[in-house]
Amino acid sequence: METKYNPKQVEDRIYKGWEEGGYFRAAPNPDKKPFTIVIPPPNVTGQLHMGHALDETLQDILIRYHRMKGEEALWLPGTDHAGIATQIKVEEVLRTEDGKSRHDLGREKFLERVWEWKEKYGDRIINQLKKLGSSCDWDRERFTMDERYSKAVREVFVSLYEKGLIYRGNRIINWCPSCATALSDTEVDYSEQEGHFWHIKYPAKDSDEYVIVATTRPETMLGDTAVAVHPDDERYSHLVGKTLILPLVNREIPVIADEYVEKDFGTGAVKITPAHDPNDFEVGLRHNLEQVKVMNDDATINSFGGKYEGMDRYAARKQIIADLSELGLLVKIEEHTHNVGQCYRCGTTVEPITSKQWFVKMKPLAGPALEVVKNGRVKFVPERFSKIYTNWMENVHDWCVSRQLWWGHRIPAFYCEKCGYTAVSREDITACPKCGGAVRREEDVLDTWFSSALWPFATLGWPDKNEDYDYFYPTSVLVTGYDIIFFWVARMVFSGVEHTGKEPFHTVFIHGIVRDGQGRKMSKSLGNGIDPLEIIELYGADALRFTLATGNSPGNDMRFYTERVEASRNFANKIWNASRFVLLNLDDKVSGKLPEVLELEDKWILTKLNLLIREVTENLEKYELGIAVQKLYDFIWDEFCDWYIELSKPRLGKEGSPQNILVYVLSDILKLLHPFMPFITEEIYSYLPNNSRSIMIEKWPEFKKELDFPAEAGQTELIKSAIKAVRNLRAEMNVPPSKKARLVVVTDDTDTFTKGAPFFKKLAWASDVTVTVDRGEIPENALSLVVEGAEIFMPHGDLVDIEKEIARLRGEEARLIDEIKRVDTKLSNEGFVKKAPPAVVEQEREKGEKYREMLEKVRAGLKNLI
RNA sequence: GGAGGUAUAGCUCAGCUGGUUAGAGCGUUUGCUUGACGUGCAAAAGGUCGCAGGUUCGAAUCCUGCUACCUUCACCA
Repeated sequence: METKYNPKQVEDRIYKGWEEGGYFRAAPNPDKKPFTIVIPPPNVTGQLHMGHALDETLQDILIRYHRMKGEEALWLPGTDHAGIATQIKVEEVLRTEDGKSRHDLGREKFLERVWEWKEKYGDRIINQLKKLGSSCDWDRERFTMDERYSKAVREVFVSLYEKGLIYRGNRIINWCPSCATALSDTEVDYSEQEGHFWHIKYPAKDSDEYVIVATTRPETMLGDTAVAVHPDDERYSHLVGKTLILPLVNREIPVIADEYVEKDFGTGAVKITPAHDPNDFEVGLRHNLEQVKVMNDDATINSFGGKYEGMDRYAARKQIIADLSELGLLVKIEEHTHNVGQCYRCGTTVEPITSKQWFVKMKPLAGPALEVVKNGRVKFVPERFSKIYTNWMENVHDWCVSRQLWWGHRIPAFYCEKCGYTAVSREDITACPKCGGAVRREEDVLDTWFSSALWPFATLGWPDKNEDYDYFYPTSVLVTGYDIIFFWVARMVFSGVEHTGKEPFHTVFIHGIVRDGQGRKMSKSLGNGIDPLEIIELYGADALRFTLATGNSPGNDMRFYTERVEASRNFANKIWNASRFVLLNLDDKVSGKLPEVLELEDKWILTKLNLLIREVTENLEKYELGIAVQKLYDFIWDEFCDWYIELSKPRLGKEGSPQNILVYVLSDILKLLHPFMPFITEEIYSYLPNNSRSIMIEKWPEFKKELDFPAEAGQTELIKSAIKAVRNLRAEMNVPPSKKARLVVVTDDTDTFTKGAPFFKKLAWASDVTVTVDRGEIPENALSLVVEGAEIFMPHGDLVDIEKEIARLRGEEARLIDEIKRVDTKLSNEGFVKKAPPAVVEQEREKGEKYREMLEKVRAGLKNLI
């Protein structure tokens, strides 16, 4: 073994070994409990980013832990076809490479290109997941456009249609002019923008009167079909029912009264454009207003816009303002900040417009989906996210699921050209079932999220009855970020409940997002993204995983910076070297089994290990992975390396060598650490004697009662703190390590300190240690040290500064006096003594006693010097 | 406007169901070739736990209010 751990020489080889060993595979096994996670499928053409790295790391930790616990652990991987994202990407390539648009190619040819693209790049993200060490069952890799998966999508669509939960209607939707498709409400991001509030005069017909309306989108006035005022607004009541002349267009529009209008906002009069605003749309329905759509799909003005036809929406806006101004109808312009919706894929400002689309009726689906969370069949970790979920689900609107794209699941609706009947069918049809006429298939495809909502069961073979589905579904845990709760989690829940009658998972483990060192979101436009693959290249996958797991508390964002990865890398190196030490000190008698006779320090480390096993396990069960990994770090570095290895040194190579204990403890440590750092633990484990198995299929360590030695552990702690005190004394007195010194330990507990004597030599630079009860043996001219249970004297030559020693002891004295005061205040508080648990009171008393004793000794020491 | 989060050492963050002398990593200072590790060892400095109340024998921890920052949903045209 080299002195430095080199992940590059290890990781790929080990991963290959796991794959060849078939350790990732899961299969229904009635003797075992299933544990299932379905991966949140990354975009098939995507690239691994830090968000994935975190998500996959957390999943792999859980999967590896449960696998070692003896459960049948299935981590089902796959990718998402990601409709808009992928289509945009391929269109871009088409444009730059061939200078063509998708329309130049036509639907079929274009889809061929997308599939080619998918074949070419689909593996990329999968291989990147492997780099992380992900223990997915690759034999079960799924893709949302697989034939089998598509069958599930179609089944769901048809069945919802048959139940009346899917309908086609002309309603207001969010339209992205750039992607040229409808979007659902969740696919629109709102951001505050500086805009204007234009006040425009609408003259009344046959009168000098007029109404001033205020708008942020003047171009939509071309489609106005009314002006609305509040019914109680006296300023306008005489105008209600009158007719206005819509400027520029010269259309006659009525003044209507509707409660939707707020009297105190703007001018109290609202122009109503039913075809271009969701609220106006509703008003229009209530008042039977005409819908005049004035825009084309690319957000240019259409023929209803008169002279503005062909202009882009913003050009039209400018021109309209200019024209109104010229006509003297522009009353005033106010600065106004308002929320503007943008397409979550391309950032283009979306345009609300009426359009004929397919919708999922949400109310009937939301009820049961709320119920499974309310009754705890689906639990969120942390709990608070169930509120966010519930709130969304309670206010959910119908879901627009049709997209004007080519890449995706084509909607299985067929329109009869003859009788107009719409057939929605599981099988493709060529003739109208009603009249036999020719049918034309719907051009639109489904929202990507419509298909990914089926992921937990469609990947397991649903709707076909089969063993996998029966065994692994419902899945156990879903691991994902909070940013995707509405998009995906909520939709999986109602889909699962509706189609399988079961919740798709029992637990939703939510994590935050990974931010850059300054706390900013990582983004392409900022260029502040950190490439996980680069980190792996530089520091190793284990270091990356460890960094992501450390300090990760559920639901909270984390900052990523390379200093932390370096710390993780150093930790890996530490383990590597501790293992080297253990391995270099083995002889041929090593068995890895614990010996009959255990020394004090052996019992101490075994007790600590027991505790560690319990804590790591408990925290993993609670999804507190950050705490679990922190405990491991502390134990390995502080307890095992800095203390136990040091304590073991004097006995090595002799009779009673602790080699088997070292191997035993190391072996358990590696197992506990394996879910977090799979590569290095596997590599080291392979060097340990007497095991030929992969660590990933070893049994998870368990708390062993017979290895719990609280008394001995306490004794060792006493020795440890005495050693620390001596080191501290020496450092303060500037005694260099090269200068060994004799120690006299005066104590009633000679047993403990006699056992500790060799360690003082080794770890506190003692030349010789005398342990005695006899105060007569206290040497002249000695520095004195008071620790719990003992006084330690260190004879000094002339080198030590007496003044300094007096000052040090005075400091000690003051500290102890403070402590005693604190304890006394507590104990003299009647309420405390009466009401606090007796154990706590007793503890406080003991503390007081201990401090008093120590104080006495410190004072005696002082007296000696003065 | 609704809902939620965060505020602890110079920086980044732990601190679970109230009782430790409030912790870690990084950074800083000092010393060290101590039988694996300088990606290391030893020692240390550094905190009125955002502010103000309250509950309690006891609050960084629970409750209320305030302030600051951040999410998110809904939007007033």
